[in-house]
Amino acid sequence: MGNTIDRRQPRLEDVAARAKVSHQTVSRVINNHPNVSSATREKVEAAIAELGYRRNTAARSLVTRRSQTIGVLAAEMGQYGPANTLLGVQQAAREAGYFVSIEAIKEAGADAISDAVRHLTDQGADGIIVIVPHDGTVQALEGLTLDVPVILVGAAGGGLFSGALVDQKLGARLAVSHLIDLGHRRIGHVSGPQDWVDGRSRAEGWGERLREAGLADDLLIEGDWSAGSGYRIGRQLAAERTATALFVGNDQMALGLLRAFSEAGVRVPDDVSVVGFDDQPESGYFTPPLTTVRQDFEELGRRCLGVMLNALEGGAGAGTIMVEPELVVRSSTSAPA
Amino acid sequence: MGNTIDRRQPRLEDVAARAKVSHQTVSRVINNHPNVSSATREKVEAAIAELGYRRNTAARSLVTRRSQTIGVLAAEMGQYGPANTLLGVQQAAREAGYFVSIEAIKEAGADAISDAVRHLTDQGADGIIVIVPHDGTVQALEGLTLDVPVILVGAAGGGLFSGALVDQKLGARLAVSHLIDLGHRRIGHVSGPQDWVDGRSRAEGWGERLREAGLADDLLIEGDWSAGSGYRIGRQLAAERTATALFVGNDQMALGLLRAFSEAGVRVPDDVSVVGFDDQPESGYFTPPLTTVRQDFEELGRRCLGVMLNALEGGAGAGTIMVEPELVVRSSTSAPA
DNA sequence: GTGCCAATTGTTAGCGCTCACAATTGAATC
DNA sequence: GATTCAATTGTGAGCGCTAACAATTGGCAC
Repeated sequence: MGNTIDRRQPRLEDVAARAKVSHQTVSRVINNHPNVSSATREKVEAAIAELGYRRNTAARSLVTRRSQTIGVLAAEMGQYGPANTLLGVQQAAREAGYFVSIEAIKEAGADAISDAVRHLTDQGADGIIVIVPHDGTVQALEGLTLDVPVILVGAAGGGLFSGALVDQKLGARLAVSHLIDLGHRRIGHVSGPQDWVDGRSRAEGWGERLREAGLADDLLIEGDWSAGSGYRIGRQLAAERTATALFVGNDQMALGLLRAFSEAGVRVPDDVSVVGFDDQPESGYFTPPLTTVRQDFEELGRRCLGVMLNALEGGAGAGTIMVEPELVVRSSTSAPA
Repeated sequence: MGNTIDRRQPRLEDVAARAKVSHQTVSRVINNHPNVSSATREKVEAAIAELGYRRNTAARSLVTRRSQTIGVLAAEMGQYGPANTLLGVQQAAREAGYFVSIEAIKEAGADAISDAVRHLTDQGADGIIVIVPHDGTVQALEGLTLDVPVILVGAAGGGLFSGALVDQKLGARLAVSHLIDLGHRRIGHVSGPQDWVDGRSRAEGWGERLREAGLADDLLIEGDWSAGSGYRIGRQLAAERTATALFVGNDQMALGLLRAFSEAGVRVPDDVSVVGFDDQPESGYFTPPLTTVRQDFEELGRRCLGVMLNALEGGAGAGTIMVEPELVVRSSTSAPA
């Protein structure tokens, strides 16, 4: 009865009045403080429900100096990997009661990174997750003196930042081992850009494993992650025919390679075996279905948020967590002819 | 000089003291109010720079009741389309001085939607962009009585909400017209799920264009957007061989189809022509390179944010904007044998 | 009943900002 | 020089919440 209509959102005070307690008691109920009698708690909860009360985040943030927001900074956010990492982060964040705010950058330069980070801190982000797997990210971040935890995804934090990453070297070794087991002796690598952390780690893993097996590690061609670059390199490789097997830095380049080989009449896997990296949902339907190394990006994102929560609430340790990749064998690899 | 060190973040007051003006004047400078003399403005800006002052968003939000945050709710956020739409939204948002907060849902049920929307409004989002292209999204939203603008991406808002979408029907007609022009008379459609708005619109566009040309529209098979479903349908189609051309609901299903055809010895485009939809970056490297309909998701996202700003600042009109798709002809289509 | 302590509840202040309004300044007009 | 008015600057209050502290309550021992 009365003027129920015209007021906007109910506040703590309104709930308190309705439940005949003080606003502070209502606050305690909302925040699950101990030392509230169950009778009072019920009264308050009833009032909250009746009024449809929702806490005002801005007011809370103002006094607690916590926004319950995690900022995610990503380059290449439209790509499969980052997009799914973000997804994992978001899911885990939501479960933990955090919001996720995003910031995409086009070029991974130091300026772009510091601008984006500043934008995120302006919003009051309690922590920042950086998905910018380039060299230089760490340096760009170092010069920034942030007072919130920063977690690097897919890049080693150099001891300064926490990190979460898929073990790229292991993935590369898995791929190369598979090829060696099949009997290949001449195994090339179409790598990602060498100024990307992942590109370099995969190349390193490839080289290491090869040398362990006493094989030559001299056949490396650098691509740019795109299917187009894979295609161009594939044409070149089809003409040269030096390797019997190729470990390709990601599935997209592998697709381009497959296309070039198909055009050139090079049969996969009969003439050349190909292993990719990532295991995108489509990779099982390439022609032929691609043997590849699976990265679980969602899991990476979730674990990453775990590290963040730890830094935020547990307090202490930085440290880096690793997610293990997994070899998925399909039809693009076989024993050499 | 003296205790410069121990204080945390400088506030308006600190800047005011330093510039020897009132806090309100500083506020005016920050917010670009007119009626500040340029001398004062310079003094204040100098003080801001010296102190490294940054405005506290929470405090501002508390009093303005604006968070400068746009919430984006997306299903399938890890997919190419949504991820890139999100990217476009974020870029445009940033230019306009807004933050973007995300919320991903796994299942597009009414409960999941309303939970996610509530989470976003709890954060104080000034507006919400919904990228959930299922039937039922509009109804789920209708029952919610929100006091912020809502914009639906890829779904007609039914007059209640603003929308931003790619003209799916036009895209389908483009694809089918291309096939008809090539001389095909028996044109099938491998559609997306019919409870997805896009899936249905594409199927409708396909049917309409076919009937206009006096051709049969009875060859429709429903997939689920995945490459796997395209593969399964492709096997079936390869056995039946009823159509000389296929319009496929998206590029991923087309990939599966291509794979199935390749296995079954059906040549594309010699035996069957295939047109996809989306134009993902890889589609030009399928075997054969895929003729498809390009959707510019980033542009969609940007335009969508434009509509949002309009609703937020201009005030008035809802209305729906359309982005035009574009046919990209590659090698998976040719005249029938 | 009185005193004491713990459990529960209430009171006050203030987070950092913007709004509405009040006060001041300075130039232009008579 | 007094008056008027616009331009510029300052003052006070309060957004909705939580932290710190103060006050109240009830149970128990004596």
